Amino acid sequence: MGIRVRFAPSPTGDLHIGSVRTALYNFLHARHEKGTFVLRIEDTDQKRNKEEALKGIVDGLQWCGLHWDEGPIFQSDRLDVYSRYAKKIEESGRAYWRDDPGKGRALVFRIDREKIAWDDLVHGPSARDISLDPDLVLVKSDSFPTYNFACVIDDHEMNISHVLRGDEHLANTPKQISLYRALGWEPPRFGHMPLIMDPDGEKLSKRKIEKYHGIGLPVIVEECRALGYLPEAIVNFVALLGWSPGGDLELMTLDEMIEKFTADRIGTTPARFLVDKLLWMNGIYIRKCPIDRLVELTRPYIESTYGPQPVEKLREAVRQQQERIKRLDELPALTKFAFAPKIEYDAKAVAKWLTADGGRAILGDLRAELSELRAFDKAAVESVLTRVMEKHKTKLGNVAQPLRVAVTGGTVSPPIHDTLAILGRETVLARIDEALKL
RNA sequence: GCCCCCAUCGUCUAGCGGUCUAGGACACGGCCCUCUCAAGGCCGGGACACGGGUUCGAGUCCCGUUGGGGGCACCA
Repeated sequence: MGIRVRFAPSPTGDLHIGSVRTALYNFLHARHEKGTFVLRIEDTDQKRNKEEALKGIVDGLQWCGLHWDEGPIFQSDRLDVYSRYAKKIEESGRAYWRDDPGKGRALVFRIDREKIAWDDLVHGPSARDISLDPDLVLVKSDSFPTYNFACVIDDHEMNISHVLRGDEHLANTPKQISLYRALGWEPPRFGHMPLIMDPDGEKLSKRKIEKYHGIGLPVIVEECRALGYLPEAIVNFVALLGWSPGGDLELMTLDEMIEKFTADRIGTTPARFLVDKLLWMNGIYIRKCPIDRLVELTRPYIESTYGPQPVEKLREAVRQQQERIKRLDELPALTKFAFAPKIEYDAKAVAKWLTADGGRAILGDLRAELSELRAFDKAAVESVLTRVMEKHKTKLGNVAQPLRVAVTGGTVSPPIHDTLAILGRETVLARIDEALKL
């Protein structure tokens, strides 16, 4: 029988990068072992649950390609199960009711007063003495189970064999093991992985989202998507934050990660999440992306800025920019010359390439030759550039740049023949005329 | 305060006692390519926190110090 693992988020907020990694490692572990990946929603905090959060989690996981085999199972649907076990533990004498003047009556578990040991999948042999720890609340005064209670019941009932979770749970584990013992159950194997840190070296925090935003650090999956990161880049990058297949291998598909993943290769050192390498990796995946898919992915960015576009033109624009962008949201700015009806001329560019050093003369010659071209294609355009270049006894750059400035307004664009091709003869000539008047 | 975790280039990491004058990637600098910007190629600077052990031999094992992080809820 295969192993069973779970990802068990609480629907209290957005799916962030740390959760993605937890989900990913559990997913990889399940797939590597040909086991089952369960999605369980830990919605036992009535006050903090948020309606939209669930959708964000579900959509985010699917966008990342982390598909689950069972679930989502909601703990709020299983309250009768928890109360049955609560009664059982109470009857066994291991739990007692405690009154709190403010909060009300809660069922409390007498933890083992001893040192609890377990073999951690990441840290190896581990132990912690909980004899001085406070007892564990199982049932809150609103009659909902606590995390530590519901988690143990569910992991057992769902036959979860391996639990990979963050180091923040390290203190819970011995108490949970104590609960397993009281119920006469075999605990699953636990593995605790180090937290993901922000650039300041602190745990990623919802409270610092504004700050992260300022430095271009996407911590929410939805934000990653909006900024134009590809899921394969996010997943690949996040996988490497705390795990390595060994050796020099870094760029991996999900399938390759599944093949290579073992929990004992999860590191013990907290990793900082800096955006540089993610950006680079996203560029890699953008360049790898088949053009048809890339067109569909980028269409919203362009059309929300410039309105509906013919697919051929869209495709050509994307083709031209594919190796130049690191994020899809860079596209509108880079393709402005192609899609905006009106361009603005950059004063510095005009001064350098048009006003000075006979740029106008060159541009005039180009205009004359281009207007007489029968076929406005790459070969024809290049022959024009060459002729003008030779006539003026200069370098190609001194011909291409004035032309580039004239038709795009600036000094940066795809290769000049591509730039002209996407604009078409009419626009090119009109813009040259406009530039000649500057 | 108490408990716990962690410690290799700026960052992500490889390294599981000798093959380490410590490898790769990102970032950075230089060069090449070149009509601009990218992409790509080549080269370069850059790390085993510190102190004790153990051992013939330590980045690798043990202890301590320092530093960083996490946890101490009727949150998960």
